[in-house]
Amino acid sequence: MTAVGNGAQTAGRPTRLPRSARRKQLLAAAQEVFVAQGYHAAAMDDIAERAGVSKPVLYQHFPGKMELYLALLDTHCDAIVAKVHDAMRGTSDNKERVGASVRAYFDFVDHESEAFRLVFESDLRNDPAVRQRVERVEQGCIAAITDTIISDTGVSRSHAELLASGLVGAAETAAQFWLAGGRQMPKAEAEALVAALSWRGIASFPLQGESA
Amino acid sequence: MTAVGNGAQTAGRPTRLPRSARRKQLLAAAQEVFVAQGYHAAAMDDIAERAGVSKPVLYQHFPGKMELYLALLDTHCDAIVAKVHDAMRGTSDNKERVGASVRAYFDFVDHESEAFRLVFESDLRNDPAVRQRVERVEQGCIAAITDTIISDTGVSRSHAELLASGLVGAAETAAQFWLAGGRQMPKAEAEALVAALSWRGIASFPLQGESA
DNA sequence: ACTGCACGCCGATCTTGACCTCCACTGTGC
DNA sequence: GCACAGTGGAGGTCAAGATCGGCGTGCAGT
Repeated sequence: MTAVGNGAQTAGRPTRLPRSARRKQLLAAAQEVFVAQGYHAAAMDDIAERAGVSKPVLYQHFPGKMELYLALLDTHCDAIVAKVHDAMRGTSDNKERVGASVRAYFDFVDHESEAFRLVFESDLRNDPAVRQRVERVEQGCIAAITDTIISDTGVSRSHAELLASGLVGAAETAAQFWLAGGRQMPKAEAEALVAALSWRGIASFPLQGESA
Repeated sequence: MTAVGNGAQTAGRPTRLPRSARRKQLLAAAQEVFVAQGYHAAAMDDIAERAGVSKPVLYQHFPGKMELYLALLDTHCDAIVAKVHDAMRGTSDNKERVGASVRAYFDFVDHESEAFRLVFESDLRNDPAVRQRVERVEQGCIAAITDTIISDTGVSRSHAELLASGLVGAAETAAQFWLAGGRQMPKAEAEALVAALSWRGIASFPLQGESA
C-alpha cells in the first residue's frame, strides 16, 4: 500500500543503488512486511520482492533474517522511551506530564503505527534477544514515570513501579484500542480522555499512604 | 517443572489410559511445552515426549498442531472473560467491581500464569484464527466493563470503550509486571494498589461531562 | 572513441528442520 | 497356544532460510 521508495519496480529497469540507500530501502521494505505478516509468516522472498530486488542482495546487506529484524527493532526501540522521557522533563506540572505521556503514546501510534506494531505486537517475544529489547522499552518507560512518582508522592519504589506499569498499560492498551478501532474518535479527544483517567487515578496518591 | 500427570514415564511401563484421560494429559503436556517454548519453537515431538507417548497417539487425538493449540486456547479464553463478568455481576458497588476485576486479573496471573502467557504472549497473533480468539477475549473484557461505565456515567459508548480499554490495560500490564518481577509484593497489596489507581481514575467520571 | 575490467545483481539450487504417516513389538482375552 | 489392538521408532514431504555461477552496466586508460 504505502509504497516503499520505488515500490514494485519496472521489470526492465533494474535500478542500481549505492549501498547506503539500498540498505535503507531494504529496511523499509522489511518493516512493511514484518508488520503486515509478523516475523514468522514473513518470508525473505516476500521482503526481497517488496523491495524489488532478489534474495542474495538481502543477504549481502544482512547476515540473516533475525539480524534484519533486530536492526529494525533497534531503530525504533529508543524512540518511544525518549518520547516518554521528554514528556517527563518537558514540564514540572504533573498533570501536564501525564497528558504529555499519553500524547506520546498516541503520537507514536498515530504517526508510527508500523513501528508500534513492530515493537508491541512482535511474535518473537520468546526469543531472548527480542525479549530483552522489548522489555527494555517497557522498563524504560516505567522507570521514567517511576522516578517522578517517587519524588512527588513518596511511595516506595516497588509500589511506584507497579503504579507506573498500570499507567503505561492504560496508555498503551488504549492507544492500541483506538488504532485497532480505526481511529473512530479524534486523536485529541482520545488523548484527553485517557489522560483524564490516568491523572485522576494517580493525582491523589500522596494523600493516602498505603499500609504495608 | 510442575510435572504433568505422570511426567516422564517409566520406559518399561506403557501406561494404558482411557481416551478422555489421555486427552487431558496431552493437553496439559502441550500447554507446558507451548508456554515454555512458544508455538513455533514447540515441536510435536517435544509434546509427545513430555506426555510420555509417541507422536501417532497425538495425531489420533488432534488433527494437527494448530488444532491442538486452538483447543488449548479455547479452554482458557472464556475463563478470564467469565471472571471479569462475574466481577461485574457479583456486586452493584462500583468500587467493589473495580476491585473484583483487578483481583480477577491477578488471580488469573497468579494461579494460571501458564494460561495467561498462552493467551497474552502468544506468538501466533498473526494467525487469523488465533487473533480472532485473543481479540475476542479483550473485546469481551472491555465490553463487560463498558456496559457498566455507560449505565453508571452516561458517557458515550465510544468513550466508555476507550476508558474500559485503559482500565483493562492497566490491570493486565500491572499483573504481568507483578508476575515478571517475581511477585516481589504480596498479591493482595498489588491488587489494592492497582484497584485504587483504577477506581480513582474512573470514579469521578460522571461529574465532568466531556464535550464531543 | 574503443576496449577491458570490476562490481552489483539475478535465477536456480541446496539443505535443514518440522509436520505428518508406515512396519515391528508387546501385552491380553479365549 | 493364538489372534488382536494399540504403541514405538523410522521415514516422506514440503516450505523457507541461505547460497553459487552468469549477466549487464559504468568507468579508466590509451
